[in-house]
Amino acid sequence: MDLFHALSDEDGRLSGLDRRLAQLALEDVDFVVNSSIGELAERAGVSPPTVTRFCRRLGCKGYPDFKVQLARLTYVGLRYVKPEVPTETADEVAEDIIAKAQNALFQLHRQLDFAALDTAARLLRGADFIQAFGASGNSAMIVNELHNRLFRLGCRVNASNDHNMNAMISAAALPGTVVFGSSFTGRDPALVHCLGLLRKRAIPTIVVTQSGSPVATAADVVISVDLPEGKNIFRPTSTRYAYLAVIDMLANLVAYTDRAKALKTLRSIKEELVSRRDGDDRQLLGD
Amino acid sequence: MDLFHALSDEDGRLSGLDRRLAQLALEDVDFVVNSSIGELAERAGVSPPTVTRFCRRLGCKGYPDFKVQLARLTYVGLRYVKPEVPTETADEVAEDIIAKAQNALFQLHRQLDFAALDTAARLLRGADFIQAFGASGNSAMIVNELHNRLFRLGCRVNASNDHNMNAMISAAALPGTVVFGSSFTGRDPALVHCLGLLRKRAIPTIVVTQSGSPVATAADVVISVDLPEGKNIFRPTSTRYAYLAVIDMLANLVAYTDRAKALKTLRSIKEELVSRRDGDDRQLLGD
DNA sequence: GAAATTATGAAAAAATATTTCTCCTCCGCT
DNA sequence: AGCGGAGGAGAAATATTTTTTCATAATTTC
Repeated sequence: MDLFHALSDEDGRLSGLDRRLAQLALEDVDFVVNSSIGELAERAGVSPPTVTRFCRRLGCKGYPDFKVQLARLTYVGLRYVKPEVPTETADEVAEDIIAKAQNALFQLHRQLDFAALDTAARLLRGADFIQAFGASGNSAMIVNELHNRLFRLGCRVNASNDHNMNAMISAAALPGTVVFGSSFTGRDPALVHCLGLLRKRAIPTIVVTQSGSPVATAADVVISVDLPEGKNIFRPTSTRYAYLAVIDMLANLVAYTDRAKALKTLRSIKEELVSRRDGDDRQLLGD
Repeated sequence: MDLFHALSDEDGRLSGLDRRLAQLALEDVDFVVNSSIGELAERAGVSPPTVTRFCRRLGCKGYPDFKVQLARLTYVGLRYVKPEVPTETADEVAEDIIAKAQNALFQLHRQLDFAALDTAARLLRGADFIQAFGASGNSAMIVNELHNRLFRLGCRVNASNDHNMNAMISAAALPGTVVFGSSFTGRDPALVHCLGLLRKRAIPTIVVTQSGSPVATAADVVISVDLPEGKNIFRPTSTRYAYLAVIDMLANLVAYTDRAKALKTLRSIKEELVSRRDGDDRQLLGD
């Protein structure tokens, strides 16, 4: 997975011919993956040994290993390198949306702070009451999902997407409350205001947002998600997939911290649903 | 992806040693991908030429090509073969959720009916009023997202997740209305009932659901999504990512069918948001 | 501006993969 | 049962690919 990082050479450690090779690899994975070292060397205008050394510097065992690692990346990792393909037909749009969504997930995985995730999950499980604050549009979906996921695990949780309401809730929050906030931009002044109120009153806060943003600064636990936004304004933002994944991770981890409790609640829900349905108990919990 | 099909040997075309090799490849991709032909041959107890022949029969150019193709599969395609890896720590959970989500998207892409998608988008764009019917939990998120996506494009749309309400709306629907429904299981009797009402009254209906299900049968346009459910009840269903992607595709296509209209509405929203924010107009439309 | 370090390629060596050829086994047929 | 053919499998030979070695050139460092 680090091969991608090494290839994109963000810290400029590659020099001369290596950079040329890296660029070629990113531009035309298919060619590289299907070529022998000689063919690649020729196309890049270097000698085979240079290619081998390049692979080693990137952390691979040799050229075949490099090919294999590159092939692994291709499926998702490299798609976003191609800037923006204009789409038109249904299959192009589908391809585009799937690729962007998978990329968002891929990128999220690369930048995730597992420790923060863990801390957040523990905080949530330990809370007497969880308040989830969203805003218009995207974050609303996220906090509603958090609600939907956590109530099933036996958590006391409320989701709210109204700024005034959020401020009142913040002012009224009792000890034992944990507040969760979501802001895609990290620049939601109303949420920052709430977080300020809560900090004064020592109510722990968790946010999913852009790192370094005002929202991030104002919160106790930050799960940062920094994704590039595409240029196609007609395509809904793929960042939502990453945020949704964060919610799933938190829900999953919260469930794990007290499996017995989670299981008990889930089972109650299931009984309720199955008794009202056709008895097929392999179905999802909540259509 | 056809390599995967060939390897899983659903039609039993592989024989003897080939089957052994296929099984080994599926079981331990990492080993295969990192071994020379000799090492693999030894571990499988066959000779190198047998391995080469095996690769050829699978449609690869040779052993190195086989390795590369197998590596390509690993990232997404093969993960779901491993039944359920038990997860525990934050990084395991993260990995698991990302993998399952990417898989859901991958699978969706493979089974998508682009024509249905296209028909649905045209219907939505042509509608005077769109009613989006969900249910508890998962579908609620989906139809709320549809609302959130479509109102931005200038569509008249209402999302409703209450069964009684949905029935009333169905009974009251005027010509020009288009109804969109989402059901993960396809066995939501209340939704089926609504679709029946609507069919009688010649109101067009679009659903996203399991193919062949009662909901699918009762609707005019079916975008079918058939995904296997994992066994880990503590992990929120990854099918949501696929449904969300369907919404994004529909929204994107609806926008494309009348770009001017979409652009105009999006621009109005943006002006409203930017004027109330810090003036950074590169931000998302709706935090 | 000289010494040391690093980068590069040609050629040789090693590793790896494929082809060829032969043997063996399993079938179907007499 | 025995014969003949098809197909599968491996040993050895061959071909290909990759890596190492070594000599040279470029670059950096002091």
